[in-house]
Amino acid sequence: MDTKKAAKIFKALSNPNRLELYFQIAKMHESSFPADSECFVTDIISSLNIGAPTISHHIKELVNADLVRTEKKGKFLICKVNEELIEEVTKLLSLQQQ
Amino acid sequence: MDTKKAAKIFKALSNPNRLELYFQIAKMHESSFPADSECFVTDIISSLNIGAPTISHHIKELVNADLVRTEKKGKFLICKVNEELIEEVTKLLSLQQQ
DNA sequence: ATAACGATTCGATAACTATCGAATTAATTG
DNA sequence: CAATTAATTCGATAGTTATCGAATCGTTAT
Repeated sequence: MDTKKAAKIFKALSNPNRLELYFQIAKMHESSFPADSECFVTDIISSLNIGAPTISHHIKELVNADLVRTEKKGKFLICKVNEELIEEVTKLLSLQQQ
Repeated sequence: MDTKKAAKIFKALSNPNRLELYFQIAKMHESSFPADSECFVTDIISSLNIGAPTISHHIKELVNADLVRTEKKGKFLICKVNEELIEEVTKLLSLQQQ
């Protein structure tokens, strides 16, 4: 991964609300029951103290950085984290070299 | 580490030039010879395509996020990465939960 | 002492961003 | 079909930031 792409990923995680959003998506994604493992945005909105338009904006940023993948299910939106990418980033950071 | 602090760290790494700067500090820091392990800012300036004032600004940001520690040596500035902090961050990311 | 050099500070500017409310779209339910 | 609900889009705004050139400060070398 080149520096520019890495910087883009960090930028996507650089806002407290967006990072919290990412963590919640990651947490739901790891639920033990498959039926519960789908992360709907609605559930997140109520727990964060920001409006729906802002959530929508943040999700777009996470998707744009490829940290999150989304899928439409009826009128709901399902979010999943891209685990491979976060693994790449952590490797980059722990090696501390390009 | 709480979400707010983590976001601050990611913000510090979110600019391509600043991230590159951080990587160079990390790289020099890992040099095998102790005599060579001191990272002077001057060396970095020439390799990055930005002016000295901007470098100074970026270093301040890295220090402010506690990612980098500095030390004055005569008219030079020595930079070292805070390895413990980056370890904390990578753990946070790989666990994917607060 | 004076020149040169590394680094910082300052002021300005252009670009970007987080957030909001209002309006809109699309899907579901009654 | 009408009403409700989830999500998005739009326009606006206030705040932040990356970068620059010029000026300045401190240290070293001549």
